[in-house]
Amino acid sequence: MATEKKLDCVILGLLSHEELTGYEIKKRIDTALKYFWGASYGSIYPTLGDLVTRGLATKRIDTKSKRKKFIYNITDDGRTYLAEWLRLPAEKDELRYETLLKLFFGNEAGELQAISHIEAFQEKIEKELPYLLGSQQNLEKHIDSDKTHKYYLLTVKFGIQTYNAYLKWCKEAKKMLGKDYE
Amino acid sequence: MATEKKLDCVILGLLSHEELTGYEIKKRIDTALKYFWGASYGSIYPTLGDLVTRGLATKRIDTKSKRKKFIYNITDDGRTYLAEWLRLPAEKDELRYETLLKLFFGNEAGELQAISHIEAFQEKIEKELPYLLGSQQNLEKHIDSDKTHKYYLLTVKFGIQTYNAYLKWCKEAKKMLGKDYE
DNA sequence: TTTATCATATATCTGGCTGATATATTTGTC
DNA sequence: GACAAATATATCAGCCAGATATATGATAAA
Repeated sequence: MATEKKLDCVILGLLSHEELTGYEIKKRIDTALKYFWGASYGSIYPTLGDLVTRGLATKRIDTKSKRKKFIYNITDDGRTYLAEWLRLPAEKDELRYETLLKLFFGNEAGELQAISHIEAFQEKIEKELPYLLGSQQNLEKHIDSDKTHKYYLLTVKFGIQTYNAYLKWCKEAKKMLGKDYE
Repeated sequence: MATEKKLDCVILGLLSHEELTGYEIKKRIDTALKYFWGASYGSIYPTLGDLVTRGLATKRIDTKSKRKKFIYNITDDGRTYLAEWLRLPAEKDELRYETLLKLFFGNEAGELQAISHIEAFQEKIEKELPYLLGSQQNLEKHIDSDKTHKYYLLTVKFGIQTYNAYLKWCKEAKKMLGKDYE
């Protein structure tokens, strides 16, 4: 069997509760899924075409908007395909952290460089964490209005839990590299 | 500029403290880097050829072994290239967790299925954590014998910290999905 | 008002990388 | 002696990111 294509399912998943354009799909992925999945236009548009060809989605031109715009909907076959995938166990759970790679080879570059990589990483996490906390608050407030909120909250809490672990590690790591002060 | 090729640097990093064959490089990646990076033979062998062409590594046939075997070494230019990359800030720090994807769309599939995805994830983490703890012990014991150990330990501690956060989240998540018992 | 900038919107291409597959030899085990 | 597992290299299809191209509507500043 060929490599399973995950983006098919991501798009169908997003289409399963609202019709969307390719552009909107990209935005959803870049906001809601940002912390655990990604996708580029270079894969979204061809995949959308593919889904239509296979009868898992439909494409229609938006007439209300002045702008050239194609709206995609999920079909019944699409829902079946999505449900099948959701039932299957997850295959790919992986991390790809260049920061850790540079740290692993850190002896070649010295302590100061290692510390600066850790600090850049820490800054990025500290900057992103507030958004996750905001999402959490928001979702908890409206948890009863929509059943999907509970599942979104689950993934947000994953992000918060891991980000806090990252920050804890940053402190520990800097200490190990001799940066005890501050 | 084209997409920067990270595997170049991973291989050079590994070659920077010992000569290796392609097969051994794959093993190093699958053990030491496993928790934050990956690579397949399908990219390792072509990349090795590339590194030789560009003068960043050398290739020689192993005469001692009975088996057909090519040993690779880093060159001075290779060390310069590696040092340059290590100096640059990390670009790609990302997570790709299919488990979270399936959870995000969990409303389509129901609570029981969501719980079973979480439990499968938890099992995998619980199975892997002891190896990380073992590595930590080992590295801490011999921390003074080799300068590189400190940097390896840093990445192992990252794994331990995040894995513990994952387990904490698993419990929280199952509770949220109504699995209070046990 | 006009000009610049940003957000919206679709599409394609290069090249990197995974996972699968193929092939062959050596070592260890029953 | 037979079989399985580990060693070892190599290639290919297909998925995907990042870059690039193109064009229009909305908004704000000059």
